[in-house]
Amino acid sequence: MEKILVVEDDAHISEMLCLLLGQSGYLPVAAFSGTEALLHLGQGGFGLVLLDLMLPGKSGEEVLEELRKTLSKVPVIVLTARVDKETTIKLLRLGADDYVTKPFDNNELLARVEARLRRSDDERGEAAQLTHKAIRLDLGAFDAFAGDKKAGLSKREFEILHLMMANPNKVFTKNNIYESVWGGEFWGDDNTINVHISKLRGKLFAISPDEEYVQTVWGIGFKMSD
Amino acid sequence: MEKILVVEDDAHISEMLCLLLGQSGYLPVAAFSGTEALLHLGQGGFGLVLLDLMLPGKSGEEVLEELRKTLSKVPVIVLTARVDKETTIKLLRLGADDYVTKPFDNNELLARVEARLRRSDDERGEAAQLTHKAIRLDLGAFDAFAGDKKAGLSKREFEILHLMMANPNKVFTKNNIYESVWGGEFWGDDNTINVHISKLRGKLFAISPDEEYVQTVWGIGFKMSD
DNA sequence: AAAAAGTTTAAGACTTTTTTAAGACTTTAT
DNA sequence: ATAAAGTCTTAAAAAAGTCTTAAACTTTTT
Repeated sequence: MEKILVVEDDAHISEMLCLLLGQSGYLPVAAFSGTEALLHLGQGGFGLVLLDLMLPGKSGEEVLEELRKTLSKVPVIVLTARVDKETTIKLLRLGADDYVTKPFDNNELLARVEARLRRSDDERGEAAQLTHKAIRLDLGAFDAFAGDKKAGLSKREFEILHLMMANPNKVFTKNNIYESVWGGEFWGDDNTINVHISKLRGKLFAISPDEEYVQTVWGIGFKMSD
Repeated sequence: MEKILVVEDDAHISEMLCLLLGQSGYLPVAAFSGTEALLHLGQGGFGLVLLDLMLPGKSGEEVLEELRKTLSKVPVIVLTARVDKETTIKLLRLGADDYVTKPFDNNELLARVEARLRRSDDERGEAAQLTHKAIRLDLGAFDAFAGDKKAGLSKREFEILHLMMANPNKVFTKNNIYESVWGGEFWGDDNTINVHISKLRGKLFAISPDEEYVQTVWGIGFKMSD
């Protein structure tokens, strides 16, 4: 699910935007100031940014400028009340990908969000990657790598690792894993997950023998090793 | 020097645009109808397209649609007199990158052209050569070659291969393939894609027997072999 | 030391993919 | 409009790969 950063200081508008995006299947994250936005952006993982121009802390222009300085290519759609051409030109030159003038039409905003996301998917070539210690999970290739060595994960193994790497600090119970990966009620006395974890460990060991990646938390479940 | 295709039937506006672009260091190429535009686009080599919507021959929408069907990623900026939201949404969904309403301001147009070109430079990294190992995909001939041996692909086979070669690192699910090549909802338990993949493999094998090109990723889909 | 929890192995069940072939459909040429 | 040629879809059986189960083994907790 695509994460979208919503940078907007007006709580009412922010809420409305998050609701709209949430209903459309995106994962909105709200930031209420320019500085907060940059903190979030530092974490990475966003597919798109909706950026208001008038912000406390740092202006939208400054946020955009700093973001582009870090060479981040995340698409940015600017929300603006100003409509003069100079502002537009400046924004485009700074690296905005599009802009929407307030008050905006929800459908138009959504269409622009979709167009931008679709296009950046296409252009990225390969999908986003999650990394943990020496392993890199390639979401486009559906596999894990250590350097250039491929683990050759099966679908379930990949999904289990993906789940755990998305939240490396969380301990996942078998119940958690079963419901996320298999998608149904957990039957309890099932050894299936243990077997998959075992095979997953084997494949990770094969490409990166000096680290332990999947840690067991006795009586509770599994997590990524610290 | 960047080639820009100017698709505009009004000779006066076309000339003005070409002059403006020429003065800014681009190489404008004028097309005066939709069909002419598609002929030029078939040759490739354009860094950007300025596309008027009201055209003789084929409408701008049709041109855009056909262009995107061939998976071309060339940025398109639409020139339009219409400003209603529905048109906007449709254009963005069809894959336009931006639009400018007529009458437009020269500076704004230039800024948008620059923004778009700069961005696609960044993202392209290097010019997309549609070759993979020993096979070369000829987008004009709608066929694949190994050396001088022709595969004789059918339209669907060509489109599947084109899709996968455009992103050789990505795994394509059957859903991906169906929606890109057939262009509709995927019905699920359909064997059609498997059969096409099988035939495609057969034809690639016939012209280049020593390599495997289409790899299956179990439980997920297909990708170009590493 | 016993019980509980986790790990590993290997075999068979199960699912997905490949291939083949026949008929439906589409396009092209006459 | 019709015939011919080529392409696409469907169905079914074979092949390949993955998942689950069960049982034996190891580690941790009480």
